[in-house]
Amino acid sequence: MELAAKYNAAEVEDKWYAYWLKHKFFHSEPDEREPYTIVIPPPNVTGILHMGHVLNNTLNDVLIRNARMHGKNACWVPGTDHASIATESKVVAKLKAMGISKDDLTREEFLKYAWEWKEEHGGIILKQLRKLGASCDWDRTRFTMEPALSEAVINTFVYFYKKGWIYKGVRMVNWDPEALTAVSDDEVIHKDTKSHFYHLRYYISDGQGNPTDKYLVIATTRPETIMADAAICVNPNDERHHWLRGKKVLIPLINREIPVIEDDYVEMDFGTGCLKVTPAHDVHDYEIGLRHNLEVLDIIDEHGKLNEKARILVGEDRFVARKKIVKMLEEAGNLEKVEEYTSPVGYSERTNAVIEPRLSAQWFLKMDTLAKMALETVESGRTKFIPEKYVNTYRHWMENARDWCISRQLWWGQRIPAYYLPDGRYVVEATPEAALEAAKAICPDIKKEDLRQDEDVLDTWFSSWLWPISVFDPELPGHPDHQPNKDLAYYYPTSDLVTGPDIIFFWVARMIMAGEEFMGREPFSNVYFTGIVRDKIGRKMSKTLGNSPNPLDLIETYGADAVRIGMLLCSSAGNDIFYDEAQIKQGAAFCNKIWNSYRLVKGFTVDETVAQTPAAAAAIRWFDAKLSDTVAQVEDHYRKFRISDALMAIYKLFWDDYCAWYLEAIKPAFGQPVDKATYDATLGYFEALLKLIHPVMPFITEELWQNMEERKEGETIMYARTPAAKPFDPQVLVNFELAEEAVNGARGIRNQKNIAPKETLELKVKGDFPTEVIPVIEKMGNVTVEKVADFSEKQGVGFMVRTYEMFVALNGLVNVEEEIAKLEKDLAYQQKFLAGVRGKLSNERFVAHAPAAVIENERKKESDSLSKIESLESQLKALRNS
RNA sequence: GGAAGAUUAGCUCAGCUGGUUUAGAGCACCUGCCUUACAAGCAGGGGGUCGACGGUUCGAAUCCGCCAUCUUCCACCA
Repeated sequence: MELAAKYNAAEVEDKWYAYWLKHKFFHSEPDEREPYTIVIPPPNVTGILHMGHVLNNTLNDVLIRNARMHGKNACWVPGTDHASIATESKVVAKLKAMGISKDDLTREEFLKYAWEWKEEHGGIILKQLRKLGASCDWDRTRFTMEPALSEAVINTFVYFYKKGWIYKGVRMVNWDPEALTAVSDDEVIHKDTKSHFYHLRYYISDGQGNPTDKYLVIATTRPETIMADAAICVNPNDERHHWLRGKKVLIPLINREIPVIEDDYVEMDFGTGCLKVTPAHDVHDYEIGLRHNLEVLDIIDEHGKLNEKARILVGEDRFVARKKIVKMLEEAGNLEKVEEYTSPVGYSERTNAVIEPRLSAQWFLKMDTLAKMALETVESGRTKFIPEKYVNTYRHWMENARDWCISRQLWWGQRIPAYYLPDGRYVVEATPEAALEAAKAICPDIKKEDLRQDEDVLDTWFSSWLWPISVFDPELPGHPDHQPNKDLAYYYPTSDLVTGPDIIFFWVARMIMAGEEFMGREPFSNVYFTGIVRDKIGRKMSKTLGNSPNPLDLIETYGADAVRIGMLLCSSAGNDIFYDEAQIKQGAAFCNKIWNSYRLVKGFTVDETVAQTPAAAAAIRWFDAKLSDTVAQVEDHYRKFRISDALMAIYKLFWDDYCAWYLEAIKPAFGQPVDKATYDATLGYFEALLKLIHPVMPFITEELWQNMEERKEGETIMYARTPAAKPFDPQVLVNFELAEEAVNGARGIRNQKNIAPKETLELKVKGDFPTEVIPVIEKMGNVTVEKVADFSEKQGVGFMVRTYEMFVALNGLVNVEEEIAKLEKDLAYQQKFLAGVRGKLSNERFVAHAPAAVIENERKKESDSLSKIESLESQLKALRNS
């Protein structure tokens, strides 16, 4: 079959992916082999592939393919996450575009739309992963809201409730007025935001509710909340404000009377030292309110608009109200001054809306015991973090974990299985039937229709924390006494988890908690944290910046293998990734290099009667050792999750060692055949290289592996065993390196003197140079090599290969002055170096303290240096006499 | 404000418990080549007082202290 001069990725990738699917090569079933398991970090069901996914899933795929080729039963479970807030807000937006408001729909109607949306857009991202070559076991695809997994979530809720770890409480929560739900502390991003510091006068009341002419000044960034003020608070140690003790002041505009109280919370040197206390709209104020038994007056509704309790500006959005009230305060003479001010403001991670602290009833899961268990898992090393530094972050969070607010005021998600009796009491059961039974125990006459289920759904992480368990056995979570099914027993704990450090608490920590609670052990052995993908100049990839390329376009242009290489090349473990398209081009170039080396090998004609050349024999001996050497390094890199280092080692083995040295050394002259032994070895090495690189470049390797010989239907490189490192003689590597350096020396001279590559040079070597690699030097350098006791020619260029002196005679081509100058420079350097070494050796304390091996090495440096100096001097002498 | 990590060639990074490193790699750069596998290529080449300053040591990119800069995480003063 004729091979094109350039590798065309687009042509082969779809073909082989279809082939892999057809033969279910990605599918895994428990058997007697050692399992290797990865669960995918489930992307949002309605998500679209971005560069972060490309990085993460490339790494996952490399690990899983590598394990497969090591003979393990590799299983990569794919799936998607229902992503409550993200998905619901997308559905709401779509309905809005259709002219439908969520408020006009019943829960059932809304969910119908949501499921339609999910069917339409859900799993696009999984299709996209196929383009990347991901070898997921698609038969095991899971969705966090599929019936079985939802059941698992409900069961765990009931389990923890009955254990007494889930409780309902009124808390100040982070309210997202756009998504209309509470979000957890972790989903709030604090950003420094420019605002204003308004200094407001509160006049002292005369006791009858009338203002006197005395006043105090408070500083606030939120003047629209003054109507909810419950007190003015000063520090008890602040003498400036002692005159206020026992006084009452009037809230501007509405003239409501509130007391002045004292609390240590107030910082004396911040603002004016007077704090307006608004328990309903600030976390700290709420706590002060609790201590001083203050009234809680909630004047902002769920949409962030002022309600009728505010008395003024009713129905206005909080930010509009702020502008308006400032004007009103100014007109009323209460505005003393306005300062520019930058303060941290919380934003919703999902909607970017400014978070409104809001009091509401929420469900919480106690974290103390779970956090303690999960900390131990990592501290004991049963789960390892790579890089290790994340253990610190993890520990800090675990030691300070606050109870987890698990309720969300949404419809898309698992509905909380709490059922309210008409009198407000409630029962928690997995099904309405069980709930009715439980309710009857409290209230015998109760009927099914009297029960009302809680309106809220559970936080998405409350389902994804079960992922490593529930994808295999959804029956188990919530029923830790159940025997794990066959799959769970075999695949759990999973081997490695690859994810971003941004979800270490959301997801990783909580999976560990669930794993310990329900399985009694860690959910994975290693967590490899990738960096964040940034653009060339270090900015995060984002839609708004438009600096994020579409991975599918890149795959189309350069091929999936090139994209995978490009991502891995720049992803040293634990660092952020600076994405640069140049790296993908490098990947494409590598594909092409592999392709062309195959064209060369494939183009050889074999003649069984031809004898093997000595150069080929030497090259084979060397490459055999080199391959083993590199395989051992690659294994080590994989063990340490140094994927980019593993890739680079193979890259250099393929390009520099195999193509640039090995193939050139064994390559017959144009039109000549190659002997059988060399051909077989060459093809064998090529296959070994394909296998080595297959986890990183699955497509081109399958294409070429299939092309190498007639393969049977159903054969694949995917299940070939990766080459194993064999013991080798390190001297073989050293000898070949000597040859390489000799060739480089000769080539250097050629380059310098502008001698055509076709002109054969005479290279003389002094000393006992290893004979076996001499044919390689002759072939690669286009030289004849002669071992001599002394150089007879005067005119020429000498150079050193380690301790061997070499000389190329060049009558008439040498500029004596130049050569002398060059040699003198080398000589000066050597003399300085020698002086340094001798300085060390003559230092008694060095000789006394340093280990023998180090001293021995210094002595070797000394003698090597001496012989180099000697050589340089004799060359100089010869040149000067010429 | 607290914590963790980083700082090595133009860029991205190796360099693990101090001495086989006279500081390396890939890319980029410069010079010469369309040499019948490959110009997405081949051959050759230049480039770093290892962030600053102290200390420990016979010996420091490597260990310690301090400073500077950067990144991330946590907390957050109305």
